Amino acid sequence: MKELLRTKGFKSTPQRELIFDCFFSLGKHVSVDELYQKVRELDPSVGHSTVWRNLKLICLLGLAEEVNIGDGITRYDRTTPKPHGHFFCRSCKKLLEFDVGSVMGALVEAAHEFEFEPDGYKIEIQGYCSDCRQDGRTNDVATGSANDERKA
Amino acid sequence: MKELLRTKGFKSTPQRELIFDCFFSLGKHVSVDELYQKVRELDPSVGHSTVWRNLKLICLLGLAEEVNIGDGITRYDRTTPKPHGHFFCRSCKKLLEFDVGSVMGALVEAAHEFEFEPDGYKIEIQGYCSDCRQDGRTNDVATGSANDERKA
DNA sequence: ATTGAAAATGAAAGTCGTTTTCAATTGGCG
DNA sequence: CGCCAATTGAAAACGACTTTCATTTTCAAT
Ligand SMILES: [Mn+2]
Ligand SMILES: [Mn+2]
Ligand SMILES: [Zn+2]
Ligand SMILES: [Zn+2]
Repeated sequence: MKELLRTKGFKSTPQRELIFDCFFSLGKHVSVDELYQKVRELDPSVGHSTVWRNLKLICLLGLAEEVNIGDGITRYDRTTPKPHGHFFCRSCKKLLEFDVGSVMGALVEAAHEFEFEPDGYKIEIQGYCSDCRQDGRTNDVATGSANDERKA
Repeated sequence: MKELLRTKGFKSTPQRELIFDCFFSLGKHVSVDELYQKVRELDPSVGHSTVWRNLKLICLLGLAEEVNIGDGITRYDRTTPKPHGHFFCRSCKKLLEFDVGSVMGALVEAAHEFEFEPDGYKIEIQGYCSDCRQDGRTNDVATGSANDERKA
């Protein structure tokens, strides 16, 4: 890791090493605050902005990418050899991954038709997972007022 | 439109009618502020929160859905009969639409395997459009410091 | 047409994740 | 070592989104 940083012209610091380690030891789809908490378990002196900046650096190095599921919280997903898709459950907010090998061909072709040079894919399926469906947690048609956003 | 609102239990107001009209007269992928500006051209007394609330209502009625391309600005896209995908150019921020009929089968199947009940699809391909590629606007590997985010 | 309850509006304030600022510290090279 | 740019951390700034609340308006029932 030190090597990768140095070859790219970045310095190695204790905080940086710790943040990188924690990021890769945590699961997928980590938010700044989740990583911040984890880091502070091991070194409470590390600042929030340092975690944020190094998460950005991890992305810059191509080791992770931002994931936006629309809840206002940016999460960071370790880059995988092959692109993968996400199931996002509207009820329990779970984020499951699935293989997208079967659709990549068509997507690459679509990009080619538009003379678009793709370098990233975001494939997300929203809905309800089996757990939540069994508990009867599916949304219903609108009936209230426009002010009633509290059901989201 | 008045009818649709009433059958769903919402009241019809001049502001609401105006906002709905403006939304559908504007192009796709409209942000709150873009719509707000358009509305204020015709009635400068309409408030920001009213535009926001009615945009939410439009979504609630199933006439549009939120689009999040990761720049922190929520945009609203008119619901189309068939789902469509987006090409997002990292350089000029253009958002182009493309047909996803050729991938829906595989996605539905993937969802089925996970016992996931899909009710929305988000398919986005990031990269560079032909215009920007001709102008040599493609990103390069990281070389600066972690603080240098100003290139984004 | 009148009326009253519920919904909608608009200005302002609040929320909250993200990003910047800046002074102090530190890493890495000579 | 000694320098200088990179990095750090606390705090403030930012900005889109959301809520609050007093006032106004709609609309269904008189
Ligand atoms: Mn993932
Ligand atoms: Mn669209
Ligand atoms: Zn669920
Ligand atoms: Zn472009």
